[in-house]
Order: sequence, then structure tokens, then C-alpha cells
Amino acid sequence: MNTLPDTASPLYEKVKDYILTNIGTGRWSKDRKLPSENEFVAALGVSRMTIHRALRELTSAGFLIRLQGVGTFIAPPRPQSALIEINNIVAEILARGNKHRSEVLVLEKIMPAKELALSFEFARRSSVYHSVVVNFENDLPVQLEERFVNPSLIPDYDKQDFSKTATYDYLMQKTPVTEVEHIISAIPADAETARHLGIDAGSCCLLLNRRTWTGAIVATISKLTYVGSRYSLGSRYSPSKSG
Amino acid sequence: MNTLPDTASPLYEKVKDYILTNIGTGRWSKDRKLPSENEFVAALGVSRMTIHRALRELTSAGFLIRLQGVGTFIAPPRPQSALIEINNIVAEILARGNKHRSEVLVLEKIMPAKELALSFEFARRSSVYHSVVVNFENDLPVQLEERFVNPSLIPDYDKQDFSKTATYDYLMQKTPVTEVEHIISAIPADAETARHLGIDAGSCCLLLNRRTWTGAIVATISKLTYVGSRYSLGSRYSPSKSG
DNA sequence: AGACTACAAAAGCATATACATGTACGTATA
DNA sequence: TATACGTACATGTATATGCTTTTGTAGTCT
Repeated sequence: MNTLPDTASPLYEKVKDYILTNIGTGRWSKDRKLPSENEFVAALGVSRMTIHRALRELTSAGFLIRLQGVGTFIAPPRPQSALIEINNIVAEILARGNKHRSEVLVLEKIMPAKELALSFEFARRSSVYHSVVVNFENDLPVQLEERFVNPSLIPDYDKQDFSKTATYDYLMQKTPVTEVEHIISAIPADAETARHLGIDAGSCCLLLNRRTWTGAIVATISKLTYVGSRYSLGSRYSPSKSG
Repeated sequence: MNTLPDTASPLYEKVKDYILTNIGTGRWSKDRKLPSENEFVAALGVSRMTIHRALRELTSAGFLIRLQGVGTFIAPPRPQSALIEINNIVAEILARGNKHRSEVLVLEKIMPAKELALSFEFARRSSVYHSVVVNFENDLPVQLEERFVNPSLIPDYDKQDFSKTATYDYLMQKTPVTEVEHIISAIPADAETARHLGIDAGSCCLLLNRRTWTGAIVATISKLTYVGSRYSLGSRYSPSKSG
């Protein structure tokens, strides 16, 4: 019985729409196994190759996961692109099999200075959360993380225990990132930074300034300082595998 | 006559590699019309549907442009993604309305050291091009650019005048980039680097190590050193607009 | 109990065929 | 001369068919 949309588009596009709609509206629950190709054939009255094309394109677009011999499943919310994930330092440390620990130096609500308020693109003055955390890899400090967070998007930021949950994980869970800006530079460590990171003042550090948006609203502004000799940012990117 | 690569991958992938290689090596000139699907069928002994899939995927990845009833053409070099474009320093300098100038320090063909040959993933020893260029913004050195280039993809690299054409522009024009790897770190300048960049030894520099691929072949390996106090890498990215 | 085997299910690959749609171009006709 | 038409060719879509590869499972043998 054919329930495909009645638009002027190729059949495989209709099938894609049909599937995406069923996922989007939640009619197919998140962890459910989708019908097999042959079941789709029976249900929609369309040839298997056409079903296959629709499923393949949805898979390469990241909406589905397919396992040969097993079935087709709805993909979990996407893991961020290479450009974004460079910030989840905790995951990186754990992935290397090392021990992670963090110390929360500051967690407060403040009125932003003029320049900071400007970066948040606030229409009128408003307070923001402010946190400073040091991240350790095997008890060696590798990153000093200073964040400013928009309370209108993440209201309970200052109630969290960031020695247990990484700020990154908490933020990713709370609000979807629709846009990211990165500015990377190399700077000598100032006295305070050097003290927190246990290095000499003037040592080379990698400074990553980051702003994230949720829709049109600036969600977070972060200043991440890495010890140059202990850290580097890597990414690998394939245009052909995502376009 | 079948000239497809002899790898253990599906046929349509081999066809894609075959086409990318022919584009990459310049065997098919930039503005040329590619063979029609049926001509590919005759030339490679592969069914039209398989050819079609290869061409369709290369088109959606941005390498080709197809016009129904007309033919298939090589796409103009793409406006790179945020992650890739951070390397076109010349364009950046000009975009800021500043003057650009470059000095070519080295341009030669060498036998790579063991480690470098390894990075190129060479099956057997083969020579590579080597260039070192300093880029100036308003007569102030901002970047030291050392590149190693695979001659099998870019055969005339050492015949170019890189004080006139930027190495980046030349490479982008000569071969499509299918994959990029970046490793960014902060390091103190060594004596020689410091001399070339007109800074004190030990000053903070941003080091960008970059590898690019064309198909399965490593095309270039670059080591870009930026003066920390005079430069930072920026990017802005919207996951939702490309995934 | 554990290991091996056989089979079934599901996705993946490749092909042949047919028709649809769009473009280019030459030729006939008003 | 300009329009209309026919033909050739190119890409796009849809289907049917047959095979391979991977994975899970149910039996079976030791």
C-alpha cells in the first residue's frame, strides 16, 4: 500500500522524504530497527534498487546506519565534524588511555565587561556565567579553559560540578550548536596562565578562541589555552565523504 | 581495455579513483568534456549503471558537473571549506588590502629522508619536490612555508616561478584535494626559522602541518610556520549547512 | 560446555534493459 | 529568413535479476 508523498520528484526522493518524516515525527522510535529493503519493497510497491538508493543516500548523509547482514538503524545525533570535536579534550585524553582530572578554579555569574558583552552580541546588558577550569592529563596540566556562557540558553550552568562532568559534555547535551567560530593563535604564557599550567612564563601556548551559536544567539565564548609542548590540535577531513 | 586500479575495492570506487587520477595528473585538461557514460562503458568494460554511480558520486562530492543532454565536465576548483581555506595566505593578505610579496629560498628535487618517505606512503623510494618560501605582508615576514610535493601528481612543480604564482594557487589548480590532514601546534622558533621570519629565536610560532591527498595518493606535505604575534588562523563553520 | 557447521537474513555490488528528459544540430517548410 | 520538426546523443530514473559478503542463529558433533 503506497503512502509516498505526492510531489513532483523522483521516486527515490519520495522514499527519502517518507523515511525522514517517519524519523522526524518520532513515529519510528530512536533505537528501532528499520524495515529491511525487501520489507520496504512490499510495503511501498517500489523496486529494491530504488529503496536501496534512498537508504544509501540517507546513510551517507548521516541519518542512518546500516550493517550488512544485520539491518538499518536510525543514527544517533551526529558526532560533530572534525572542526568541532577538537574541543572535547576529555574524550581525547581518555581515548589515549590516559587519566583525566580537572580542577574548577572559578564558577560564577558576572556582569560582562563591555568588550565581552559585544562578543555576545547582546542587545542590552545581561549577566553571564563564567568558569575557569584546568584539565590534567596524567596529573600534568595541559589545558586552561575559560568559558563565558549565555544564561538564557543554559540556565543552570553554575549549579554543575565540573570536576565530574566536563563543561564540554554538559554544554553539548544542553544545547545544539548550529555554528562555530574558531580563532587559533600562538602566544607566550602570561604569569597567571603559566602558574596554572605549571610552565614558565613566556612559554609557547596554543590559544583557541571559540564562539558557538544556537540559532542566532551566541551560546558560549571560550578561551582555551594549551601548553604548546604538550598538545597539538589535529583534524582530518574528506570533502568527498560528506558532501 | 581495462586500466582500472587493482585494489580490493568495489568497481565503482575503482572507476572513481581512475577518474580522479586522470583529473589529478592533468591527463584530462581542465575545460575538457569527459567521455560520455557509454564511452566509459566501451573504454573500461564496465556496465553503464556502474559508471553512472561513480560519476554521480563524484558530482555530488563536487568534483564534476553534469548537464543532462550535454555532458560531464571537470568542476572548477572549489571554494574550500572553512578548514581548508585557512591556508591561502596570499588571498588573506590581499583581502585585508595589504601588499603581498614572497621570496623563494629553495626549489629543488630531492630524495626524501626515511621519515618523509613514510609520510608520503611511498611503496618504493622516489624523489619529491621541495620548496621553501617566505611570505611577506607589507614587507613584514609572516609565514615560512616548506612544502614537499609528489612529482607523480604535479610533474612541473620545480619549473614554476613562485615569487609570482602562490604555491597554494598552483597546487589547487593542478590537482583536486580529496582529503586533508592538519596538525596545529605552538612552538618556539628555532634559529633558522627565526632568521627567515625576522624574529628572535624562541619566539612563539604557530606551526601548521598539513598533508593533502588526491584519491589514495599523498599529494603534498607542508609545514607552515606563522609568526605568533603577527598571525592567527580563523574559521567559522555551520554544521547544518553542509552535512 | 564448547566448537564447528549449515543455513537464513540483510545489505552490498554489478549488470541488462527500458524509458524519460534535456540539448544540439541539421533539414524541411512556411 | 525564421520556425518547426526529426534525429542523435547525453544524462536521469526505474526495474528485474543474480550474485557476494557479512552477520546472526540454530543444530550438531565432540
